[in-house]
Amino acid sequence: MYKQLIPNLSVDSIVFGFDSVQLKVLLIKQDIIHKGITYHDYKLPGDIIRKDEDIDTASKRILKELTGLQNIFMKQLSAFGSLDRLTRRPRDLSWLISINHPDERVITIPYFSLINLTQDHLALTSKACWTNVDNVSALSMIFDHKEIFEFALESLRNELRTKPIAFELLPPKFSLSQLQKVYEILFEINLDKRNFRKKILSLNYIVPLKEKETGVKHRPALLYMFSQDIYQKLKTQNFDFTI
Amino acid sequence: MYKQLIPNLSVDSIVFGFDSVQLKVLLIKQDIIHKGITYHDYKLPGDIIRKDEDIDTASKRILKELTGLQNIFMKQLSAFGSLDRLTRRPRDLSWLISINHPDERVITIPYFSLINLTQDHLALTSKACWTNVDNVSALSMIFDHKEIFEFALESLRNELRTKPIAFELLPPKFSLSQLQKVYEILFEINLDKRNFRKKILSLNYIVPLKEKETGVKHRPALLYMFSQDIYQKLKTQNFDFTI
DNA sequence: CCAAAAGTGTTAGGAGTACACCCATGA
DNA sequence: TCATGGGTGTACTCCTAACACTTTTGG
Repeated sequence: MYKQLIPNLSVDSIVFGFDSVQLKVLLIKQDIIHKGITYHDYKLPGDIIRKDEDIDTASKRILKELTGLQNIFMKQLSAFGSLDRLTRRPRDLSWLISINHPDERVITIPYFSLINLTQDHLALTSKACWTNVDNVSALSMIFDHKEIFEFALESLRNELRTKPIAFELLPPKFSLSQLQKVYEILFEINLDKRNFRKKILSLNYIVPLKEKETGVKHRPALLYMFSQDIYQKLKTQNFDFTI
Repeated sequence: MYKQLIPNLSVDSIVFGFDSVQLKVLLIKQDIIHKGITYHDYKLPGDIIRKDEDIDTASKRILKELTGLQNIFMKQLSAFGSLDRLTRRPRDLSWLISINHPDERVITIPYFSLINLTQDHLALTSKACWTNVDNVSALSMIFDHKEIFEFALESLRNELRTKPIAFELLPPKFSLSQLQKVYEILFEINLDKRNFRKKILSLNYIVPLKEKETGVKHRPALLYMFSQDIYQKLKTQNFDFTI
């Protein structure tokens, strides 16, 4: 079984989904039986890496197997490799034995992904569920997966603060109010609508379309798109440090 | 020989050193004989990870073995794991065979480190050399090590722009002019002395000492230190996004 | 006293912030 | 016609950027 795998190396995905109201994360339910007691634990979707796939490919494969999603935003985070990460809790060890996991330590490489949840292409397996990120702290997770989740959430916020990726949480065509909501919800702040629009429009790489929202019972918003093209051209190092 | 190692996993170090004039990087000379011709190649210091050490420990061990340095700034970058990374050049393959490297692919985890080069604690091995980062592009490096180096340099600049780490390239007590030079040299810009000092002093976590430079033939500068303590206390999320 | 780098204030322009009302649509 | 969120402008404040001379030290 493990002949074509690298037994010491896995990838884990932290898939963040945004539904205009909450930030959610994709978790897998994992019941663990230990000393006769059943524990309802959660884990991140992940898998051991195959010998014949590179690590980005492995991460894409797992995400596709789980959600059917392809070609979505994905960023590698730094690896988690402490010696005892699989065996800190006795019940995790029981579970590893029950699935015949080889007695090897595993270093994992986490990837975070961003998707919009109001789109309809989510064919989840029965054990996968979307969980509000605010509720994760109350769950019990195997191994160091809660630590990895928290690191990923912090990394997501860092990226959001400095890179144009907020729209990866939105449909390809989005309104400025939707975009504002991403920042408001992820940073738990309120932003002034007029100032926000001024700032975004001054960037020039978020471009208005000739299209409006449909099916809303109020004045429909103009839709915008992110232009990678214009962004790359404008990224002329306006040096600025904020340490 | 490989019994206690994880054959598919290595760490590589990108050690940046600053001498007040240039940014340098620590490279290892590696001659490779291929089809009767000797090539003078370079590589990054690195090693396969042992089964009984976690990845941060591995990186620290290698750095200590090479430079005698301990307790210096170190940050993990994201892994490099394409399938063909060791075998893109025929001569790299020849070299792997000559050192009896097992026929396994290797995923590497890079770490970058920062040190000050005017200090004297550098007991380098004979094959290690400090190279001006501007000269690296002209060198030939094994595997994907040039790519890793460039990624590390870009990451260093990103970190410098957003985190208080510039003084990791300086002695513990430094003058504001030295600090300014770090930014000027790493970003290839000129900064206004008065504005720079105003900005740095307004941060409050770079604190003046009661000590001055010695042994200079001009007016001696007041020395400063970075206070991790004050920094942590002040880091009260002043939200600000610059995408 | 000369050379070299340290240290210091002010002003003008631009960016960020605070703030309130009319508009377009569906029900 | 009502409810809902979309869309807009201005004034004030604060931060940033530009700019030149005096001070301290060693030789």
